[in-house]
Amino acid sequence: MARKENGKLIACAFSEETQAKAVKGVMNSIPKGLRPSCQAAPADQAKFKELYELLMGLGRVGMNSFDMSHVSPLRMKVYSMLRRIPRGRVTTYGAIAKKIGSRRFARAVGTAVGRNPLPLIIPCHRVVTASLEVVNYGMPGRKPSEGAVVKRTLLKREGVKFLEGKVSRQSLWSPY
DNA sequence: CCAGACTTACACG
DNA sequence: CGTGTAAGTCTGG
Repeated sequence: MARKENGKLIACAFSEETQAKAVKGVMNSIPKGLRPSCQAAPADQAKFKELYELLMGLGRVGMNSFDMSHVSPLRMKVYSMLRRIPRGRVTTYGAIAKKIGSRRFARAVGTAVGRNPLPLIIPCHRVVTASLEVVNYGMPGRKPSEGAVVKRTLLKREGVKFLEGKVSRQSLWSPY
């Protein structure tokens, strides 16, 4: 976890390595001079507990203690959409794209999802391809297949049903 | 300005 | 079904 001087969290990740990358990405997106002094805060028990519960497929965390003022408009829309996906359901990159403008944004949505600064809190794992397959989960330093395993595990813990390696249609959720 | 990205759709064998 | 590829958008460098 990394937070600004105002105490709000701007990024978190599964490992030190991926966190460094996430923080760097966030910082770079903020104009020089406006960049907050931010520091790693691994010892925050309360936040740790929240994250742990999310990892176990439980709980839900409000956005109050997070700062996303640096996020671009389109990505903000994407992230808002992600937060509306109910636990135990998933949606597709294309569906989100369509909802926030055009199916053509699909790829941009993929990028946005992949650069999610707050994994778990913003449930980017609840997005799959149009063919309902769990292909990728950004875990730098790991093989894509390993990330995908984690993603599937998370989804199963949340109650998403799988059929032949694909998400079953009953677990699909459509943005409205 | 250009390359890359957690896509999609469609063609072909 | 697997492979290949063009299309097309946002972002970061």
